[in-house]
Amino acid sequence: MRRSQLFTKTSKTTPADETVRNAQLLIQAGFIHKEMAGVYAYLPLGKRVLHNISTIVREEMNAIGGNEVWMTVLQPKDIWEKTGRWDDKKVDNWFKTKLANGTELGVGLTHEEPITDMLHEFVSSYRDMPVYIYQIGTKFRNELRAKSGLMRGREFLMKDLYSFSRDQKEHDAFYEKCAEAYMKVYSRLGIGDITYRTYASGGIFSQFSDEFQTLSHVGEDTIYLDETKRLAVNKEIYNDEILTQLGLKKDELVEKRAVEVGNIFPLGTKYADDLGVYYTDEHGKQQSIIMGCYGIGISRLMGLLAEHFADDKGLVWPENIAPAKVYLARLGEDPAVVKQADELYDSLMTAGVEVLYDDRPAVRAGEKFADADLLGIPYRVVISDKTVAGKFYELKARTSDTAGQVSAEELRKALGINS
RNA sequence: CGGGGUGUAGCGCAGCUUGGUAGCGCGCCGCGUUCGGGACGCGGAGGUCGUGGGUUCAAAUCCCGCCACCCCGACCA
Repeated sequence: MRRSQLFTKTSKTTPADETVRNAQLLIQAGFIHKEMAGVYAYLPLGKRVLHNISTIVREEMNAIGGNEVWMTVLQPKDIWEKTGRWDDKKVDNWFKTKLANGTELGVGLTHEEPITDMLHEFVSSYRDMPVYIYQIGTKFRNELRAKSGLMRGREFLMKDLYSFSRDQKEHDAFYEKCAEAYMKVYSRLGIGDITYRTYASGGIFSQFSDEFQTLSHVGEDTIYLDETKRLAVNKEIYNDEILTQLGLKKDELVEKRAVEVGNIFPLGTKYADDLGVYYTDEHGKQQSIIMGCYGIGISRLMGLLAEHFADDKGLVWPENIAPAKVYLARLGEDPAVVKQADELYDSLMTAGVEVLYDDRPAVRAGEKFADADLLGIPYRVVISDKTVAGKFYELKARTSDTAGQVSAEELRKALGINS
């Protein structure tokens, strides 16, 4: 993308109404726009980051047999009444609305009910199972207090997968498989080493659920961590009895702040039973369906990653989630410089390397360099009269303080282009 | 929802205590000089001072209500 065609701008100052680093940086760099508290729009560069995170999550969900769907935001009341979750006393963060004729509707905060209910249409035999359905979509939750930028919003992007298994064994196997897939996701996002599977409260369906907690000073959760076992316990269930049950020793645990970047729950047979969805087994007998649900907050991850991958100059995206791989800074309007920069832009884009091409005239070098740093693009390539005259390219990694002179071939190699 | 704080030009802020014709920096527009780490000079545009009411000859400034935003807490299938 050419910078001259990008409508967003960077700012020299951080917004006054954000105190958390992730929101400050993402707004300053023009990745997101704050619509209201806890509600953010994603601008071109931010949307790319969100897309790149989604792609990684999607690939891992597909790898374990997930079927991607796109469910609706508007929800009929009746299915939620069947499971007892329409009641505001039971679920207090609903957004609800009404049709013109007065019919009440819910605005989707999660999708167990609609996805399960939909299976009336498709599941009746053991041959139809197991079923793994997921979506990546917007969730709405009327949080009492939005905070920490993208970390706790009222409207946010989430991946939610639901499993429908024939028996406990099948469920347990998938549950573990999904937990492993989650760790793969976090590893690919570059936070695998600071993300821990964490025992947390299981609600009414099981004693525990499993959270995935990433260590961060902006975390809302406190966890107790066993570094060697790479396991943790959420403070909400932390007591002697639980520790004994889990085989964890108090003196081997350290207290840490962490961000919940995923949460998986066994749901038992409740939802399918309440909604009357069953299957017939090999012997012709009607059986209950065992469910699990598996969530990853995509937009929250973006906030966490922005918080984590940053320095005093701005964002420092890992290559696989950066909005572009190369920031091509063209210095000057000399025809030879323009020609070479245009050609490099075309050839890199053709080779599948995403380039943010700073072709803006009348913008000085310092500003372009500062922007390249603020936006956190992994590589910066400079084309100027100097590089044209010297027949080299200037290459600098975002994580490095010094730029090097490289040949065309070395440049392609450094950017991972096989030629 | 309880406690605390903040709303003044696109952004960041001063002015408010002690009422008297709204200012600074950045950004933006024009001209010129610059041109490898956010340049400089000259000229210019841009504001119902969050909002509604009240007090007053006069309100950004004082009083009351409301709205929004931030932080702490509570809450977070």
